Amino acid sequence: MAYTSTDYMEDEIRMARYAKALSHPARIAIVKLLASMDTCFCGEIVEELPIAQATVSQHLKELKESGLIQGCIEPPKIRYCIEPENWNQAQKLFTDFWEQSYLSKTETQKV
Amino acid sequence: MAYTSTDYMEDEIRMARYAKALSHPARIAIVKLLASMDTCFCGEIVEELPIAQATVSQHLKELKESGLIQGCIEPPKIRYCIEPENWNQAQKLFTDFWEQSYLSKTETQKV
DNA sequence: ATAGTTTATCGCAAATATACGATTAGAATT
DNA sequence: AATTCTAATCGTATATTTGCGATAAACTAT
Repeated sequence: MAYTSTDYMEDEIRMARYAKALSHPARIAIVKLLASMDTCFCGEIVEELPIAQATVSQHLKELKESGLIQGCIEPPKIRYCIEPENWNQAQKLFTDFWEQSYLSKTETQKV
Repeated sequence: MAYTSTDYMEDEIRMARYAKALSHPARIAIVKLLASMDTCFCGEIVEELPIAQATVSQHLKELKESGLIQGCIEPPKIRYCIEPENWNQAQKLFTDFWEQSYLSKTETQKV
C-alpha cells in the first residue's frame, strides 16, 4: 500500500507507460487505424495523417517501445498490428483503474 | 473519417489529453488515492508519495487542467476529488477505445 | 549494376515536462 | 500584529518530446 521513499508501484509505472504512448493525438489515430484494420503499412498511415513520414515513423517507434503494437517485416514494406498480449494487459489496467472510482460504483452511467 | 491537412479529430485530442494527464506514475498514484477516498488533502498526498511538495502541487495542477480532478477550498486546506463529468467522459473514451479492437471482439478474455 | 520503393535514422530547433528549494499568499490562531 | 499552517508559485536546471528535411538502409525490379 505505502510507497518506499524512492519508488512507485509496478502497476502504476506500467499504466503510466501505456498512457504516455497514447498521450498524443497522432498515436491515438495510428492505433485506431491498426485496431480497425487487420492490415496496415506505414505508408497507409502516412497518407491518413497530417504529418510527415519521419514523424509517423517516430510515433510508430514509440508505440512499438510501449509494447502496444508490433511490426512484421514483409519486404519491402512493414506490416503493423496490435500486440495482443500487451493490449489486453493495458485494457485491463485501464478498466480496473476507471472502475476503482467510487463514482463508477455509485453513479448511474448514462451511455 | 479522413483528416484535414492540419487537424486531428476531436475525440482523439480529448483522449490524448486524458492520457497525457495519466502518463506519469505520480499522477496515476494521486488519482488512485482520490478515487479510493472520498476526502483527500494535498498534505496527505505529499505524505504518501516519494516526491517533494512543490512537485506534488505541480502534478495536481496538471490533473486539474486535464479536468479529471477538482479542488474545493476548505481553508486553510484544499480538498481534492474526482471531477465526475470528465471522469465519466474519459472512462467512456478509453472503454470504447479498447473495445474497438478486433482483439477485444474475437479473443477470449482471461480475467 | 541501376533505379525505384519503403521505412528508419540522423541532426537540428523549438517546445514541454520533471523536479525541487525558496518564497509567497491566504487563512486561522495566538 | 505576529505566528503558524497549508498549498501555490517562482526560478532554475536538466531531460524529454515533437516535428521535419535530409539521408541511409533494405529490398525489388529492371
